[in-house]
Amino acid sequence: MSEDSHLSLRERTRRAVQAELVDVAQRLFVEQGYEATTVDSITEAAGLSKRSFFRYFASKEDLVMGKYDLMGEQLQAGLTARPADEPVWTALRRMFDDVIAYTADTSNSARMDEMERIVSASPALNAAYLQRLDQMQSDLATIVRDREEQAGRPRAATDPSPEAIVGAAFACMAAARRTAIRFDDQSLPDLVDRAMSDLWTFDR
Amino acid sequence: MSEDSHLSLRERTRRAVQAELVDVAQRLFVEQGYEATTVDSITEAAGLSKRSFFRYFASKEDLVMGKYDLMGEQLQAGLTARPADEPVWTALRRMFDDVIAYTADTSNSARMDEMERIVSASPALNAAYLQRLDQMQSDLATIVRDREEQAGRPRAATDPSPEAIVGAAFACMAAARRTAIRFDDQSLPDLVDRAMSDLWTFDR
DNA sequence: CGCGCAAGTGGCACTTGGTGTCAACTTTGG
DNA sequence: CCAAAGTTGACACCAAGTGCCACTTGCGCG
Repeated sequence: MSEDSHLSLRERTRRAVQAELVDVAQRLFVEQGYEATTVDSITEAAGLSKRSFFRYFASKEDLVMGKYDLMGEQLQAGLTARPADEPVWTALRRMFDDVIAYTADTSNSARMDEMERIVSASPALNAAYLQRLDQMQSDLATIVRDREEQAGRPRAATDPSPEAIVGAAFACMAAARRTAIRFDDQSLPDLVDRAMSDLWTFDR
Repeated sequence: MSEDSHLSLRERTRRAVQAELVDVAQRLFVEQGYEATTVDSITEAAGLSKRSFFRYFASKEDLVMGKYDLMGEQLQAGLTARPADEPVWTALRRMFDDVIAYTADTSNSARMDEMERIVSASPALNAAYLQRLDQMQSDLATIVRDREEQAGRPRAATDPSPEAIVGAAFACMAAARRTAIRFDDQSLPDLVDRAMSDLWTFDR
């Protein structure tokens, strides 16, 4: 996958340890749940001190949330890559393609599903997840603002619309994701399409 | 305001203590910030033991979030009260009227603003707040589903649209709120109107 | 090659949020 | 007035983090 042979030994071992910590922790979380798994038990299973654990992850939560930070960057890149003259709603829909494809990839999907179940089972993790989503939306809203200006429709700083449309897109995505989890015969891309197009059919 | 003379002495003193704890804590939070204020310092200032504090609030977070739970119930009541034949988007907009009016009330607004600043200054509180919002949306989505069925437009259980439209409305509200905080010459109701009507003017 | 520095590590004490327990006390209902 | 039920403080305890310090290890440099 990603080439890291050019990194120093220090950096490589650091990443390896980090990855293994995630691995070990995830296994324990699945076995006994997130809250019930202490940092001590993780460090014991991984063979390093608690003190060092907190040098790899700012918090126990952070160990789980790391992946979602990457997703945020991926979304930003995805939206920025869309052509400037594309309608905003379409661009937002296409922005989700990469992350949907990633979760559909059979090599990641099992692990991802596991993590997702862990997150939704723990209120603390869920809250942290929502916080990341909120941050992503805020970042994406400024990109939308730029796009609108580029397209000759400048938005005043006091215009809440860019944040609103991004939030609406995320609401569709979230609704689709929840439905995909509850009914596993439904395909996520179809549900996203459905949510994002049906939104405009509601009476006003 | 609310009559509580019919409650037992126990219940009345309980509420009084609870209210004073919120009061004392809020003062300390403003002075030194949320994280920097320990539960010990709150209990010391209020004159009761730490153990008792946790009999009044499940957590330090809970002390702050209590108000928002009430807001959730208010929103549910507000939406349920809207006529069944009213367009969904309009009903969602009107649902917000009560809570907007409450925050605009000069007797509450100062304290509310203070709390809001405390919440947005603390990542932990912010995450907890987002979690409540998420829960509210989930509850409201089922109400929307019922409304749609009542109006002769039954939605399949696999249709993500009700959650999506509620999420979109909340996104508008959130965008408006953020804008109202950043530019205090803008009125919240106007911003909500703007966000909720401009949403449909985006290209697709 | 080897030297010195920066980075990484473990151990330990400490703080803070939160829980379990229990004995003493207060409210309430009969 | 009395017994049951609820409330309280004190104390011990647990888990997540942090600060500190001595020690080791990878890395650049002469």
